[in-house]
Amino acid sequence: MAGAADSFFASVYRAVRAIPPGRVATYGQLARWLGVPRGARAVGWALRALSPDRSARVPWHRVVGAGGRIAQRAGAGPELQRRKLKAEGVRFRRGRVDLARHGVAP
DNA sequence: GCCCTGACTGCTA
DNA sequence: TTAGCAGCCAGGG
Repeated sequence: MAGAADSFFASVYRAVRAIPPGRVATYGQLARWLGVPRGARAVGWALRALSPDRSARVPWHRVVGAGGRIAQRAGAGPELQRRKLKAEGVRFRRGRVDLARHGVAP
């Protein structure tokens, strides 16, 4: 995907945009796509640095923590993300996303 | 070039 | 199930 020419951030945004509607991916999964299986934090850092204008363009709500849990991010509450996912048809199990059903890589 | 922070992850109690 | 600890990666001051 995005070569080293682009910043790590660009790679993250690109990976997030590659997530098809109605599906979700975990930070670790995205990190792995970028070639950094242990760069989950780096992915979170990239999304945190995501500008408001960019957030409207990147489906950040499709990015969840391990096990499909909603990460405790700053700003918008977990309800917003959960609400957006529900709008796409994503089902929740005890407050967690069913990765076995909506996961990008089951 | 060094130190700190952070939307994470996995294991153990 | 929830809570706490340690480790890895990247960016900013």
